[in-house]
Amino acid sequence: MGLDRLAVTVDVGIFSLRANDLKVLLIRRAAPPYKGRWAIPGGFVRSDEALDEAARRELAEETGVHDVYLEQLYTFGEPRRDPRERVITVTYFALVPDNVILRAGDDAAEAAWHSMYALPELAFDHADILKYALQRLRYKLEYTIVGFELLPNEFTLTELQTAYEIVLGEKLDKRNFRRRLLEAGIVAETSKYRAGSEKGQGRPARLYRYKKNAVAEFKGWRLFLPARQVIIK
Amino acid sequence: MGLDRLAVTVDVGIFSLRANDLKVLLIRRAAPPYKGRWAIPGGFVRSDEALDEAARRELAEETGVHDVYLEQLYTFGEPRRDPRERVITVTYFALVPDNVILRAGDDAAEAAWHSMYALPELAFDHADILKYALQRLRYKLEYTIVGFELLPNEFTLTELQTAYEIVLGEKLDKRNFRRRLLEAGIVAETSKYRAGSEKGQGRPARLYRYKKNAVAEFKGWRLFLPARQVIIK
DNA sequence: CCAAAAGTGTTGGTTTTACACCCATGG
DNA sequence: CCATGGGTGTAAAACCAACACTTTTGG
Repeated sequence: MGLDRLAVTVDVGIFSLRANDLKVLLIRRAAPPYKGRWAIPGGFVRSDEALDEAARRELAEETGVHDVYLEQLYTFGEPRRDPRERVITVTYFALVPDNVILRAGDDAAEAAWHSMYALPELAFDHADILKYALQRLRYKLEYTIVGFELLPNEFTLTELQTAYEIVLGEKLDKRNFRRRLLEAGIVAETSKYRAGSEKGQGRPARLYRYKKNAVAEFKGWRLFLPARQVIIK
Repeated sequence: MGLDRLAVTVDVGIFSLRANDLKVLLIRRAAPPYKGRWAIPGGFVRSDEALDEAARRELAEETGVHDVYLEQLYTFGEPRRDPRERVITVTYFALVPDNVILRAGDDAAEAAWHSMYALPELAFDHADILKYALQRLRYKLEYTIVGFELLPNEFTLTELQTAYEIVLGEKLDKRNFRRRLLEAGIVAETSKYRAGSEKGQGRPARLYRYKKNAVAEFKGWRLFLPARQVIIK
């Protein structure tokens, strides 16, 4: 049957909130093509491995983490996207909290967090992939609870709001944000507080965690965002 | 480089509104595995062919049409989804108007429109693929104008509303539907009318066409649907 | 003149937005 | 006691959902 077998890879955009910025994990390519350029982690899909497994493997190789949010994005397969040969790539995006640290590169590759808002020139079509990933992430933030995946188990509401603002690239109203969040019933307060939130004093903030397996009933789609223009077609 | 090359296919869910029902195009398999079962059209991706091109080729082979709505859905790659060998499939969905007729099967395969709401047992994981496609189609209907892709160039507002109702599986309010559609500015009236809409008499309905390249400014996401429950996580 | 389908506005309820001050703590 | 960030309510506007009758045509 299979006349033409093709090389199939997975590439993973790994996002994290660090230093009040949305970061993405990049690896500097040690070999041609695009030697020296930055790229997102990826590798070949093994013949006995599910696509998600391959993506998790790539993720674990770079970060050591296993149980994080991972979602398939899109499959790119332009015949010339890799100058060497035809390669089809199934792309994913992952969200990791900021306490995850990078593993020393197995293959001696340099890996680093880069601001999503100031990317260097990337190898292959990886800039397109990340652009698409950011769009999807923003979109999901509006009507799902993926936002929690970027934070540790317990967080203050201000931290959560800041996370949203960094990813969405816009300011949100504190009172409206909190009201909707609480009305949606997807966070539970703990009895703990965190003092002096970062660099100094101030009233300690209550810590919350999100209710796993919570079923929230929303009245509409837009959870946290004001209305916006939608370009049709 | 490429240690493991894999077989890569595209499979296309082709939807059409016919006989007041949402139909999907199925082909009866002439060879094992799943010989005699119905399946959606698909085939191997050629080594010099973009994924979209492969999907369009499959679509054209069955229907003869070229310029229709086509969108990538998801990539399925469980190692055992095809009992013969590892096959990764990039899936698409397409929308064709009801004036498209099936081409006589080149490879003598039987092809027919089936109700999406009364599917036979399907080969491989094609039932999952179609379920996913329907979900995506419904979702897109709510906040984009894909609905027009199911209708000919000129249509009455009742026809458009009926199309929405069939795909969404629920009744919509005539006055609200029309108001929103007109306020969104995405259809233009023509000076033509269509008499006796189907089976008899009645006041002739004005024909509309949709404004290609229209940019519509929506106030929110939900274009035509009432609020609904969203299950989180 | 009857049957069939097209076409058309209003109201009440809900949701969304905008907006400013007091509170608790550490230094 | 002051600087810092946490926490809280309300009112106006926009939006959405529900609902019934008149118009035009063909037979």
